[in-house]
This record gives sequence, C-alpha cells and structure tokens, in this order.
Amino acid sequence: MDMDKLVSLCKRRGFIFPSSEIYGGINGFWDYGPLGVELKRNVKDAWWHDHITSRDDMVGLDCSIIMNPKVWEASGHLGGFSDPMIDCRACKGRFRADQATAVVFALGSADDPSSKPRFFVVCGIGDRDDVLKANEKAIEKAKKANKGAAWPETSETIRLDDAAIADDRYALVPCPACGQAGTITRPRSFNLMFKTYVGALEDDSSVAYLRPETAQGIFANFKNVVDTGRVKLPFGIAQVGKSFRNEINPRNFTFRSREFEQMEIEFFCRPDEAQEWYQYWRDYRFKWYTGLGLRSDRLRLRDHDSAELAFYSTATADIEYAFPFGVSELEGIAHRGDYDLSRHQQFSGKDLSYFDEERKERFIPHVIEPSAGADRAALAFLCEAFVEDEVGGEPRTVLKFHPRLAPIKAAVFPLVKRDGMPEIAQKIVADLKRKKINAFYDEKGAIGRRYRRQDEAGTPFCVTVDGQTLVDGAVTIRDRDSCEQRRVAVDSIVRAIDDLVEGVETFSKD
RNA sequence: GCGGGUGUAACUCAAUGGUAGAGUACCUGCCUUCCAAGCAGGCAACGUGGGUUCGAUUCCCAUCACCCGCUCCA
Repeated sequence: MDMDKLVSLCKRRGFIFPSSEIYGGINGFWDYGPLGVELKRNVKDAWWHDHITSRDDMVGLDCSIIMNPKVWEASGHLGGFSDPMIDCRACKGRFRADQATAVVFALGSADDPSSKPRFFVVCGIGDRDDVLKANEKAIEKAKKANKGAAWPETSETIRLDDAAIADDRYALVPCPACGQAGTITRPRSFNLMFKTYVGALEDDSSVAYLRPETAQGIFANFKNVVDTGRVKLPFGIAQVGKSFRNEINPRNFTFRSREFEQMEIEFFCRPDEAQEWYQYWRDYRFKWYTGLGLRSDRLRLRDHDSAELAFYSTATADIEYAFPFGVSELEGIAHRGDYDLSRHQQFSGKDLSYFDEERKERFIPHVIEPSAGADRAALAFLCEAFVEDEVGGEPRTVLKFHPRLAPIKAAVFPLVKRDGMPEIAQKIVADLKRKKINAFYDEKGAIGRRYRRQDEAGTPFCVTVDGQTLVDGAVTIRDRDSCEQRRVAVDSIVRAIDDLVEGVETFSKD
C-alpha cells in the first residue's frame, strides 16, 4: 500500500489535516477532521468500553497534563532525558555528553614555555580509566611520535558536558566512536519534554512540563484511588489523554507526533502474580487489535531482549504493526515491578504501600503497564482498512473499517429526489441518530456515486429508499465490502443497522 | 540533526522570464437512473520571505512543510 494515497485520502475526505496548514503547518502536529475525529473517538471509546466499562477490576482517571515537576524527577524523565548530546559529523554517531570523557595531554610546553602548546587528546565513553585503557595503543603510538620531548606526567580529564573546554582543544577531541578528530559538535541539549512556566512570571521556580506520558499521573494518584476504598488488588487504573514529546525528528504521517494521545493502563497486583498478569495483558491487548480488524499476520508481539529492557523492567513486549513505512510499535506492555511506586514513595515521602487483607501483608504492588497510542492505533486501522478493489470492473477506493470504528455507521439515500423518498430517508436518519447511531443523509448525484463516496469514508452500510418503498414499506441495505443488498422493512431498519454494527448479526446471513 | 527529493485549485497533474491550463471534487440548474464518469453554468492555485530583473510561478538565496535514507525514539 502506498502511504501517499492514504495521506491524500485522509486530507481529501477530512480524516487528518496538517496542523495550522494555512500558516504553512508545523512539524510534528496534526489535526483530525470531521471523519477523523469520529474514527479516533471510536478507537478510544472501544478501548474504554473494553477495558473499563465492561470489566469490574478497572477504574478510570483523568489527571492534569501539567503536574508538579517533582513527578518527572521521580519518574526519571527530567534527569535522564534532557541530557546534552554530542553528534559526530563524520560517522553520524550520537553520544550523551556526560558519558563521554576526554583525556588531554599537554605536549611540548613544559620545557619551552615560549613555544605554542600542543595537545594530544583521547576520547571515549566511560570514565578516565576506561578511556585510557581503550586508547592504550593510540597513546603508545603518540609517545613514540613524541620522541625527544618528555611525555607529560599529568593529564587533564574533561567531561564533554563541561562547556569550559576551549575551542582549540575541543577541535582536537576525537569522536568516541570513529576516532576522527574535529568532527564532533559541542554538546547540545535535547529537551524531550516541553517546558513551560506556571504563572505570569517566567523564572526558575515556575518551570513546569507538559507530561510526556499519562502513566505518571496514575502513579501519583495511586494512593488517592486506593484510599477511596473502591478497589482491591489486583486492579487497574486507566487513562486516556494527550501527551507531549519534543521528538527530534517527527516522521511517517501521524506516527511520530510531538502531541499525541495515549491509552494507558497501570495494572497493580501482588509481586508473585505479576508475571501471570503480564502474560494476560500481553495476550489480551494483542487480541483487542485483531478483534477490531487488524490482520494478525500484520501484527507482531515482540519481546524485548535483555539489552533492550529498561533496567527496572523484568519483561517488556511491543505490539508492532506492519505499517507501509515499516514495522513499528503500536503499544508496549511492560512489567515494571515496583519501580514507579517505589520512586514516588521515595520522592514524595508518602507511604504508597498496600495492605493485603487476605494475606495480612503490606507491600508495594507490582505493576503491568499496557501503554497504547491512540493516534498510532487509529493510523494502523486506517492503513489496514485502505483497500483498492474493483466493483463491476470499475476501480474503487474503500476503507473497510470494523463497524465499531467506522465514523459513519449508515448513510441513507433516496434513490431519486421525489415522490416522498427524501422525506422517508430523512426520517430514517433521524431515527438512527436518536439511537446514537451516527448516520448521514445524501441525495446528491447518481446513486452509484453516493455509494462510492461512502466507501471512501468507510461507512459499512447504506440504506436506500426507492420507488418500491412507497408500495411495500421496505428499503435496501447495501453492504460496503460485498456491495450486496437486501431488503428490510422500514420499521425494523434501525434495529437491523444496530445489530449489524454491534456484530449481533452479520450481513450475509439472513 | 545530517544527506537527497518535492512544493502550482480541495485532490491529481500540466505549461511558462511577460501575472497560469486540464481532469476529478465541490456549488447552481436540468435529467431521474441501484454501484463513480448525461447536459449547461460557476467557484478555485503558483508554501513563505528576500534577491537578480523593466518584469519572477519560472533563476538565485533563505525559511517552512512534506517524502526517502541515516540518526533518534525514556
């Protein structure tokens, strides 16, 4: 499938527009149009229903986007992800400046103070000893090349995040990866969290951040939820909401956006049951996607190996989807142990332990975190739904959404604009809407054209009022995927559409 | 962030150093037909900012956005 065609369709039909397009857009931000907002809402509603409303071990939460900045200290986002980075212009490597060490030997300046000082510099990842060891051979070689002059007794150790290093010496620092000198940039900060100021005064004490994930709001409210006495382990807290990350390089349509929406669960349980729950959520989340139409052969459940695992996690799996631009992550399910609650307990000074009445034990619950991207899910459903096929020898573009996700569930047409057909059709639309079924009325142009328009919008069912309706009180329902039709009494049309959308009935069986 | 490419109407494209054409879509009529193209009319564009030039959509520079590759992705 061609991503360009999907992007074009999304724009043309009003699913997704570039943000602030009339001003030239803004990198990494996207808007959902009239159809897109319905699709995305359906994704979120389906998720909420399937994980909160229909279960008795889950509760919801909606917390603020801006929180006390200490939350991000505790979570590790503030310390770990605003580090200055260094890029190598030659090998394109990127390194954390605080992990790169340079050792500077001042040559030839001891004996003859009048001569221009020369320096020999080695650089690597790690501390001074690591760097010296890694560069043993280069240093030996330099010593030999330095014959005649005394090799300095002392050398200067510099962390590359120390801005004090002079330009002339910095230019001698070799790249920690490729070893080429003069190719690395000065440390640059990559603040992946959006910073803002709370209150009118912009000073250091008012700095705050837009949340980079919804999860921490759940941990921060863990005690509140437990204290209100409505939950007992094991249970989960779920939240849907916007998050913000200053991605270095947004790419692939809405896939990597700087403002995005997450659907996150923190499922709390006893430590000895955590592994079991991890398996449970891994499977449950995978099935959720296939249940809404993603083909299982385009989905992958990939376990992280030990190198990829975060240090606090004992197991993490990604649910990946084969997007046209590559296999990419839809969701991560992480076994996070008691890391988050322990950290917040430590940083807040509040007791976040849980007392298990049954076992008479007090402990910090372990947590399984299924963290999904609403925009990524919507994009995957769009990619999956996009089909170009043929109807009666004519090509057509159709979005084969699962009926639960389709922005419009049914379109209703009068076959022709006369003899009372529009009135009957409009009444059907009103009846459907009264039942909270999103319906659309269209009387313009040829009937075939109207069907195709709805195909592109992904509408699963079209209802047509024709001349015979006036006689027999029946209308036709047309199925988007098969283009087949069958007749249904006007009186039972709302029920019929509802059953089809809810999956109580399928179209082909009568 | 680096390298390469692209930028003309809502969409897909065309032409041009002398202020731009088409198809689709959309709107208004007529037609009344169950799988997109019947007739007539209409709306509508050179991403942004500089520069060269008598004159720039065209050439140059910058910038922004998008695409591809690398990098990054807690």
